[in-house]
Amino acid sequence: MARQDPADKARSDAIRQRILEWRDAQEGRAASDTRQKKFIWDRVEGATRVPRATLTHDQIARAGIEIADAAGLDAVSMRSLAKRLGVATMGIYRYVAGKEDVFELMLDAAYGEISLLEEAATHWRVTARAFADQSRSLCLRHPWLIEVTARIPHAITPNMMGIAEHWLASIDGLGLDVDSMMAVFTTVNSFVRGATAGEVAQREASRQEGSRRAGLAPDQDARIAAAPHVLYLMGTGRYPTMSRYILEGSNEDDAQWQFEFGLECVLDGIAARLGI
Amino acid sequence: MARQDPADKARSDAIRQRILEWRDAQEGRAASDTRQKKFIWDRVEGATRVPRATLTHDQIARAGIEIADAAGLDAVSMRSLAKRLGVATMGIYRYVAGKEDVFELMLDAAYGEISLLEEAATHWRVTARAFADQSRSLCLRHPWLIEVTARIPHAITPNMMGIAEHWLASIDGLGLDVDSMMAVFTTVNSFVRGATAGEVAQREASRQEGSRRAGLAPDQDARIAAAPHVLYLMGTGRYPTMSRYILEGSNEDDAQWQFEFGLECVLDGIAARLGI
DNA sequence: GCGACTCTGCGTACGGTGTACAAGCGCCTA
DNA sequence: TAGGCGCTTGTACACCGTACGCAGAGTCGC
Repeated sequence: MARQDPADKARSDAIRQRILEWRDAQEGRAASDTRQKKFIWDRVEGATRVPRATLTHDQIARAGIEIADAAGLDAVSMRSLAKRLGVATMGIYRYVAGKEDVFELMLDAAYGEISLLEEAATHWRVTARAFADQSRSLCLRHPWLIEVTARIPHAITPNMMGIAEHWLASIDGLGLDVDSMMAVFTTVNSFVRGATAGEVAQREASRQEGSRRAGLAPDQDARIAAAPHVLYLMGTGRYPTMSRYILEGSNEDDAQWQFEFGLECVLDGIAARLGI
Repeated sequence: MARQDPADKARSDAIRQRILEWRDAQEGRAASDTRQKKFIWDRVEGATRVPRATLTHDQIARAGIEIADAAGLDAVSMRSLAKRLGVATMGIYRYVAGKEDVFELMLDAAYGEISLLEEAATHWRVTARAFADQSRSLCLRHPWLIEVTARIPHAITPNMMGIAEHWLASIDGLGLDVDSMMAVFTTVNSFVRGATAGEVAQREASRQEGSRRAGLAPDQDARIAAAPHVLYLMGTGRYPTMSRYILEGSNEDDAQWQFEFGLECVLDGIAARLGI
């Protein structure tokens, strides 16, 4: 995306050539495999004529996202999906090989909401922070993203790959070897993923208890109210430090503050260790 | 656990008292709620007579873990669980309120495998690293942990709480306020969780492709072989930096190295920012 | 023009899931 | 020994993912 000089392009082409060769070799070897299952992304871009396309992959993804946003990931069934799309249940299987493909389409469409900063000149920390913030707000907007990522093993879609590529390109040219570059990306990504997963879990838990808590006096300790399911454990008196935090903590918006604190720590550590 | 002087104990008791009051108030208010579902841990410790206990919560947890280890989390059904325990399907419901409780029991039992360093005098980084390493190896030993954590919202069990308490206690006395202490814990925990999730996902993906890859020449590029599902995307030539990493990277054991690199960065950043 | 043939869309069916419900068995107490 | 009660169990229901076979439309060869 960024640099485009001929030398880089030549090397890029060479890399692509090697990968294509490797893929062909693998596919030739896998020809004996009876299933020969094509990847969903091959099918999406294949554009196999589609003489009377009553459905598009984007429609499927969007419908799935709407259902999941409204009623949770478990509510996304092939039947509910088909009903929302106005199609017969099995009609969806013309476009996807199974439910996993639906999840993958949803994942990709969701990550498509992230907008990449196009300026290649910005400092890597800016790109990193932008990525982290967008990633977090995306997962808070679509809480099911965490679960779907854990559910399907090869959760790598074109849009996610594009984000990773953009990210990597933004720390390219700082004099790091590719392993270090990837380590930087993985480190930040891991933190963001874990932090967001924790935050989503906490939100879901308190949301689930919300109905029970309805009409509670608003001056109640928000910190306790946010975690009612740990009350029993706290009542045992075995976790004094934890209890102290719950009762004595003062931050209003824990999650946001903790996220930013952690992110800065991570970026500080990376910058110091690699001298960038 | 560590400090036991009377002043702390008094304060701890006061905190406990406040929490108990809060809980009672909440339960009184929730009495109108029809369900009045008790938490599983209340039931575990309640020891409600159990006149002829043919089953224990530990047995249920253990059976679930064995099934999940052998055949994945999806293979853990109430029927398969009951078959392995030699009980009727519905017999399990005498001990748990639903499948979520089973997952929670499994989670707690798994985290029970983590052994806490009892010396309170060790440096907090030692405790942090021990926690991180044990947490990671635990999740690699039981890959379903990631998914089960994402699946149930209130994934907080006594053993997990005990680990957190131990962790927090290890950074107590360094002059940090409770909010900072919790932020430190959350930051490290988030990184570990995210990194482990990514590693598990990668392993699962390559394991799934394993059968197809059987009999492959061992000198093939291990980095490509480990991620065959991204080959199509790489072949598009849209991800030059990513491709470069795949083909030019040199680290033998990426995951381990990346984990340690990231962890050190995180700990460095925390230490620098808080001056500990 | 027209039959044959391929491909799309759809309804049904099967084996699985979690769990509500009521009946039966066995132990404990009186 | 009889009564009662609680644990255990089998059945049943609604739902899930998806394999399979059938109806219809569009396209090509003769």
